[in-house]
Amino acid sequence: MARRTYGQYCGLARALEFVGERWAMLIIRDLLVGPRRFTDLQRLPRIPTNVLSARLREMEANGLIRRRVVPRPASGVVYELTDYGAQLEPILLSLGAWGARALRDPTEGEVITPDSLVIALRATFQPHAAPPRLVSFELRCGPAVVHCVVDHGELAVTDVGPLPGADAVIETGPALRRLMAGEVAPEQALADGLVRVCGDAELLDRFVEMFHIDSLPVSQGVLEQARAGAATVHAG
Amino acid sequence: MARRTYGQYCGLARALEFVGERWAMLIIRDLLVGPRRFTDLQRLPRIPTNVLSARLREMEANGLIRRRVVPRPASGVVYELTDYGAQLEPILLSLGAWGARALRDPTEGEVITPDSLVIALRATFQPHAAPPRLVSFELRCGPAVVHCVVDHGELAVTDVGPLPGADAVIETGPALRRLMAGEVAPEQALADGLVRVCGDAELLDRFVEMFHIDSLPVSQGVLEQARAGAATVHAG
DNA sequence: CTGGATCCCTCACGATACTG
DNA sequence: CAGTATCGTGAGGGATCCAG
Repeated sequence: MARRTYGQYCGLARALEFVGERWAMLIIRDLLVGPRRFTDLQRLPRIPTNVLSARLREMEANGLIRRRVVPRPASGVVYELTDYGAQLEPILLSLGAWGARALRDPTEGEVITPDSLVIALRATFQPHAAPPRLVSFELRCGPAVVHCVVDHGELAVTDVGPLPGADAVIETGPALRRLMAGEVAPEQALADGLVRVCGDAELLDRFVEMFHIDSLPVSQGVLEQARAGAATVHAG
Repeated sequence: MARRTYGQYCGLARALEFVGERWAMLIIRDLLVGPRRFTDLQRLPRIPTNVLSARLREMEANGLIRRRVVPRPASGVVYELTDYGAQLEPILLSLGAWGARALRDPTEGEVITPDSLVIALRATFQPHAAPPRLVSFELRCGPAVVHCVVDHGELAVTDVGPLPGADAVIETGPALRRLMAGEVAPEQALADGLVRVCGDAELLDRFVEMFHIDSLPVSQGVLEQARAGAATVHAG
């Protein structure tokens, strides 16, 4: 039996052998937004180049991603998902939505990347809350800027290209999570300067309806961690 | 920033900090079947006890699982999922179904555990293919034995307890995957002795309709791995 | 400048032994 | 039964270097 396997004849074990190694799913996450160069992937998550190299090779060998040489104008090499790899999208989105419920305000040094913001919007999108008419906006969360178009309950969000005639520009920071979790009302956030809107200001209300993070009951989750940590400190 | 984190303010990164460490999702998998003792979890996946110990402590601190002292008759300690942890079920099932598509016949030393078999059935269940009437059977895959009841498109599968009046007993081995993937027809499998059915033999046809693994196109996936491996050997 | 490979150090993992 | 203790190995983290 090969090293670093689980020794179980099980679909989940096999999946984890494919994407369970450290950094693998975050690489997939970025590739879900679009093809990426080695340097793109290396940029924001502080992944060592040798680990990135190893993951790309493993996932290519396993048929999840494809290495493609790009001709002329933008010469270089890009990595992109195969069909099989791309089928991880709903799973990673669900996992992201699940994890987002445990997020609190960012800790020191945590960054928001454009790719993670795109995925966060896809993961928290509530189709049933989408307005029937076409809505488009630009979302700025710190240095990350993404474009978003919702039409007929379908969401299209990318991190590149101009967005002509956007209905609004929403500019915010990490407080974005509090908005999406309903911890602060849009009007309150506007009043407190946590968010600014240029254009159709009503769009902020639509936004928090369309992109939602369920709140995690305080009886469980991370708060327990804080308590356990405090108890440990107290007991130790 | 704590060690062993990703440094990204992202729901997926947070989720991976919770369940992305080695063995964590397989522990969750077993707990999805029911509360388990330390020794139960230690049994079949060859996880070192110190690692199991560490994962249980981490996941308890993060509010995914709960440690509960069981009184009298069956004294001891069991671990069980919290509501938040249990909400991973559809995600792990999807991930398992995705990974199952890449399975081939088991390699030397790969084992099938009862818990993984229960999860495999839940993961591959096709509600639309379930018959309207109540169907129950016992599935034996090597040493793993599970009980299965399907009623009104709902699946209930466990690894324990008697199943009175089962419609059939299906006895098979790793060839189960070939059946579910449609690589071998039920009649052929019966003729080849890959599977035996006691009771309603027609139930095997219902079974392969209700529990299905999509086949992975040969143009991608694990076959590429074999080719790449061969190429590497050849080039090296 | 892209696309990596190489080196070194540390810590997480893996195996086993042992204890309340 | 429910873990803790110990110890060797190798994957991950971080910096640097190199080829096209």
